[in-house]
Amino acid sequence: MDASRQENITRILDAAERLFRHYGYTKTNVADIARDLGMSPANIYRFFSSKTEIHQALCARMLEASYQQVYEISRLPLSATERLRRYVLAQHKMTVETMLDEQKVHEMVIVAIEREWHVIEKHIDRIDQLLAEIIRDGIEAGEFADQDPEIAARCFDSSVVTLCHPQMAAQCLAKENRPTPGELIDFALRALKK
Amino acid sequence: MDASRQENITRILDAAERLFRHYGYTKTNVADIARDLGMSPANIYRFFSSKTEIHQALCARMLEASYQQVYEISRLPLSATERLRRYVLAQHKMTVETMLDEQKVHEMVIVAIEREWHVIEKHIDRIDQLLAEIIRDGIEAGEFADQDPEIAARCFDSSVVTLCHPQMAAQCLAKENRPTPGELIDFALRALKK
DNA sequence: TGAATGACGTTTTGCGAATTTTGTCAGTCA
DNA sequence: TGACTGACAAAATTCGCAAAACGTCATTCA
Repeated sequence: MDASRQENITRILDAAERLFRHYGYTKTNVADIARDLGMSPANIYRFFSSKTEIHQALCARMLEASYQQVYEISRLPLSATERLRRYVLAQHKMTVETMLDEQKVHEMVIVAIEREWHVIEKHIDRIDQLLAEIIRDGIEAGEFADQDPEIAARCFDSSVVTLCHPQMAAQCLAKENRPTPGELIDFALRALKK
Repeated sequence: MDASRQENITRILDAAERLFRHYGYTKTNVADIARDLGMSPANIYRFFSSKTEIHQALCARMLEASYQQVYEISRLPLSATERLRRYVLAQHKMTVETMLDEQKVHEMVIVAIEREWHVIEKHIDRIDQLLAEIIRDGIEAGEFADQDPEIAARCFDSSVVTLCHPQMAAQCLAKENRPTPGELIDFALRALKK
């Protein structure tokens, strides 16, 4: 049956997420996850072909939540400028809070960045699509100069990478000689304007 | 005597640079450097208090060369826009070529980023000062909007970080969904314009 | 007298053995 | 018959110790 299969997958991911958050990604092995669910390690492999695949699925699930957040911001009844500003601030807050405060989550992210390029790339693509739509709105509303929304979205994203990329954010957080989030966002927004 | 002391320091750095480039930073020990110069390991410590200090000094020397390159660009008889464009392209080229092609240099850079924050921060400050001057020129010439040149320089730098930061450049190089250097530079320059 | 060194204590690294973990598969049980 | 497991091979990780590298200092030598 397919629904019960999905059920199992969700249960495994829930258990994995809880254990990874509590003990860390490397300290948790699939035997731990199996024990937590009262099943044998071998059984886990009927649903995920490797521990890495569990990590990837979990990663995708978390990124999906992040995407939802951005999606909601993108639909707010606000100017394109304001929506972009809120997007970056939300991402920055998310990055700083969950990546740096929670040591265990940070480990998962680092491993993810090192290894699971595909899930992350797909996420970036989807986010950039949303950004492109907002920018398209802005162009139509006369807020922004006429330009290719896809390229503009990529450039905008790259410009604020120091605020949203976990590694960069970690490196820049304590530095004196860096622009404030507000300054950098205003700068990037100015590039879009007429 | 102070001149001969300087002489020794330079010789040690020259030897260290050659050996680091050839064998890698971690594979080279201070005994290797000493042997190469026909002196005892202990003697090295009259000039540098640790292997790390040698690495830092070497780092500073290389960054100084990079600074010189930027300095020359900043004095070229070109528009501010064009000088900034050349600055980023030069940095990008440098980063890609020396950091990624030469594996051994890459190792030194990674160790440097992980440990020797101070030298690197100082370098960024100096570069940003040059950029601020160029931007000041641009404002006076009417190319750029009126703005704080210091802040603008920091923002500009942050915006193109994916092109100049060794780790970021390495991560973004192969990606499809990233702006091209040209696109990103134009984007950042647009933020400065009137 | 001060540049230079050999000898030496301390810390770090490298490496093979032992243990843990991953992932497979034949076989059990409902 | 197919969800599930225990037993097991292969791969990865940890551990303990020997070797190497770091950094100090009393001593030598010019």
